[in-house]
Amino acid sequence: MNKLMQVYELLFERFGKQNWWPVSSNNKEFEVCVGAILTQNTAWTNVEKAIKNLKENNLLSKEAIAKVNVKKLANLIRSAGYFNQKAKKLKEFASFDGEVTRENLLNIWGIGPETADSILLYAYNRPTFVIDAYTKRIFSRLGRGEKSYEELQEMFMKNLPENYRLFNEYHALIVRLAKEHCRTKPECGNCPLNNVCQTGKLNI
DNA sequence: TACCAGGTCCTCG
DNA sequence: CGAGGACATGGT
Repeated sequence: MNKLMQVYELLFERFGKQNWWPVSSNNKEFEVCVGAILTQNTAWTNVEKAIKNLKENNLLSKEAIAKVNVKKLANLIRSAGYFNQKAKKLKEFASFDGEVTRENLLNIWGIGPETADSILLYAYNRPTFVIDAYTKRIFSRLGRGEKSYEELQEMFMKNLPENYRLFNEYHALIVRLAKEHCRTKPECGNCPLNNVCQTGKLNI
């Protein structure tokens, strides 16, 4: 088994299934996209309140967001932070009509690599590995130094089977590890990766 | 109180 | 390119 799969197994053994994306509705695709935009550099708990507001105002659909006044939208998503920017981002996304590809998503104002990959993976079940600040932090500690988004993504995708369920679960487990152990100030006691971190065993 | 949270855009060298 | 600043609320 390769090293990245070893890490996955260790995380899964400890934390189990994470059940991302944490939304449920008959409009899952669009709701996941909204969540992916709203959670940019923001705690998910703040995003949940914004999504609740949107739902209560019947604004959790592409058509409704494309139509609504941007100031009203901004006010409803206030809790998610950067609300003026994010209101504009939501409207830009809602007025996009093209084919859902990574390249097309990246051409939408407000959608960068992580949001594009999150949408592809979590809304459309495309096998794209999502890299975030947590992934960068954890794997720079496991290995040696920072890697770029593209470098890290390539490392995962060349060394893992192309399986959206695996990518989905792996990214969620990375977030879990970052919150509970591999924090800004690391708490290494009892970390599930203790035996492979800083021992040279992984050498990622 | 200060720092952090599932980033992206814009500007400047 | 890459670094640096702006964007903003809510929890600890």
